[in-house]
Amino acid sequence: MENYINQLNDAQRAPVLHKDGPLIVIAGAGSGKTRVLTYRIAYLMSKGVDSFNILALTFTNKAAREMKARISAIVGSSEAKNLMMGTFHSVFAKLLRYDGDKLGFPSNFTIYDTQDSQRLIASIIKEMGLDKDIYKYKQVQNRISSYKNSLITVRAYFNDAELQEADAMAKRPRMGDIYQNYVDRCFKAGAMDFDDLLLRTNELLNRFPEVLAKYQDRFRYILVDEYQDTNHSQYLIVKALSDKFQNICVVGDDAQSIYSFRGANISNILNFQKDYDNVEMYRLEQNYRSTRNIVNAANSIIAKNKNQLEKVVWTDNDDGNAIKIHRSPTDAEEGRFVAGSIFENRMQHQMSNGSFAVLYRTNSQSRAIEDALRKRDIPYRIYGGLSFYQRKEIKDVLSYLRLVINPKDEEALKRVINFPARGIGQSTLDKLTVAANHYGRSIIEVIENLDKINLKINSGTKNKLVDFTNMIKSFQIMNETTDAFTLAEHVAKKTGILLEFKKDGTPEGIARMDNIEELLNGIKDFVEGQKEIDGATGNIGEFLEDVALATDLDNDTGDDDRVALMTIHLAKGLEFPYVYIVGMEEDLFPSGMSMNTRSELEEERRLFYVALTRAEKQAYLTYTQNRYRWGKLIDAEPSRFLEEIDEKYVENLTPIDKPTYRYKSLIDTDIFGDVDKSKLRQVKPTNGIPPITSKPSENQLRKLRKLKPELAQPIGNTNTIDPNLVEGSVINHTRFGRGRVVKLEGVGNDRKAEIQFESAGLKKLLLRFAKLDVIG
DNA sequence: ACCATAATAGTTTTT
DNA sequence: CTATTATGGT
Repeated sequence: MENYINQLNDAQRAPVLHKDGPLIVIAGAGSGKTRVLTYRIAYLMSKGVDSFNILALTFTNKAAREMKARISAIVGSSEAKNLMMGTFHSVFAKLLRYDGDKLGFPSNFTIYDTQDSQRLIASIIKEMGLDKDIYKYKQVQNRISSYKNSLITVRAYFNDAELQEADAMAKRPRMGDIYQNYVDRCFKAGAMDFDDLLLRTNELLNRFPEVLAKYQDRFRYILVDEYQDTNHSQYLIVKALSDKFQNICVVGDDAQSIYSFRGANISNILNFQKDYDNVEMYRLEQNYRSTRNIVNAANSIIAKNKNQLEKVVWTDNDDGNAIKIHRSPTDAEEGRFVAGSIFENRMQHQMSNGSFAVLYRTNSQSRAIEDALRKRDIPYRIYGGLSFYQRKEIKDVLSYLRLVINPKDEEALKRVINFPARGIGQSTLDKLTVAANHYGRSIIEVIENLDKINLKINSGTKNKLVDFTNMIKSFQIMNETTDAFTLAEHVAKKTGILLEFKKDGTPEGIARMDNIEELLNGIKDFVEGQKEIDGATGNIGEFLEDVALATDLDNDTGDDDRVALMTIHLAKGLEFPYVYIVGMEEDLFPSGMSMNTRSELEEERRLFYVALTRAEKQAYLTYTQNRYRWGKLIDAEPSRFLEEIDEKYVENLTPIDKPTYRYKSLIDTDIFGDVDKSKLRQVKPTNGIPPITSKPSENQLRKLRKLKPELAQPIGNTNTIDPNLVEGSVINHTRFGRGRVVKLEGVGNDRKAEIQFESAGLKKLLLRFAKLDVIG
């Protein structure tokens, strides 16, 4: 152990050797925080702390796996066996399988993914007879997720007049009822969504002091990585569990906080010292990862942010090359440049494919890059986006397996009850759903009691329903004696899914069959792997648990040598010798959705900081003049971030076009220039609920342009309405001169002012066009 | 109940 | 442009 400790620098060693009591480690990018966490855990164990008493919460399961392996190498694998380590979601899912029964959940509860949640919400909205254009299921799901992450239960929602008002103002007065129904339906289905895994853990710890005491006593040492990205719900769990022993160690970097859209609350890390007594703070400021050029360039960017902790990241590494900036005419050529550059660097510097990463802001940007890499025969791997487990055919097979484990799983049932087609249609399903809601039961229970209820379903259909449940039951019986692979293979054949795609015969059908094949192979590997783990059975339930919470990154074996393509968000915590950050354009990065307020823009800037600090040797920034978006070629402007890097560290491969673009102002107004109160409230650190914005969609605008072209001017051509403009304001108009506002009326693009001008008389002006200044 | 074709809405970021 | 949904005919 001493050997390992000696490998650390002074700054790293201090938090590793810190004994009991709370500590916070502010760790700059590339400063070795994973090492600190790893060695701290190993050190604790070498000092006699039982691994059973340690809880480490990491950002990905892969990180947890790797850390655990390194700890095992230091202290021995049997010592490290009982370490509880993983993401918040996977750790607390485990906990809820043990103790969730106290909340009425079976230990075999299903974990609904986002798609499941959205489908359920869509059907609830339909059942309630609400207008789906107003209650958009994705937005509703998003909002419910925000509530849960802020620990606003249904009851709390109905006690909060302000929240209800906000939803009513957004023309969604039934939000609360949808929320209520959604929670009920999940409960009846024995299902939890991602947010429930945290919310229900909180509920469990709050309502059952003996459970809290049990886990407080178990987790005497708690370590949290990426603390800047914890949300309120996670914060409270950590707070509760660490309350007794206060041996809490959090590690993070406020400059890398990039998940506020998911409820992450940066004040968790900023306020840590107030939350616990006698907090020791440590700083890791030496960067070991990147060249001095990259470190300094990154510093020059993040310095533009107002809200941050003081810290100086520095490095002893070589200067390295300048950051290279490249402009292309279109996104296809951007891809070509990246592929060509990777090709050259690979040759010139003898680098492997795995030394390169292409990072982008949105998943849809991957396509152009892929095309270019394929043409050059450069192997690549895309992370994120539509993951393997979300593909239709895979989800279908998994849905059957989910039903085996939990037949009440409504979303799984609805997916496969008529796939492959067996004559059970929408109207039958509707009848079953109505009955299920009426009796407060799951659909499968209704089917099992069909003879006791009078449901106007004809006997032929009834038989088909019974056949279906019998098939599921036969799988359940089989599951008691076989492993996951044997069962899954049987299910894929017996249900006719494989046949369905086989007889399809199209290339698409063949691809789907291959995917199912791949899934089965994956299950086989899983079963083999589980045999080595003590206590694991290789049962399908364990596989499903893994699948529900695994990310693309987690499944990366890294044994084939490929260029990595991923979003910047996914790249957090990773490093590559060569990094290409593509799409450095206004409206894309920073995202057009995130440049309305200062705090949004600052988060985009942190995102850029994260992207740049992934690079060890060389960073490229590329942008285009035109880019395909929705099948249309649109003009693009260079990102403001390009200008923000100190030019000392930059080399322009394609000089020189100074942007003439005037950046959108940062006033907190919505698209129509109205001051959006809910948005202002977001600034308050206690409230993680994002504002409701009702921007017209591209399509609504398209439609509007046809009907009333004068109302659908592009945003850039509209005036921002000065929030100081009220009735009684004195204004100066470019043409009519001084005047006083007599009356304001209309909303949005219709907003008009009646103005009494000193010389020009009374005029009614559309504020969208009026060129005036408020002067008093 | 099912299939084919037409319309239409949608792109931030994720556990 | 593409994925999802609406429609209309069998």
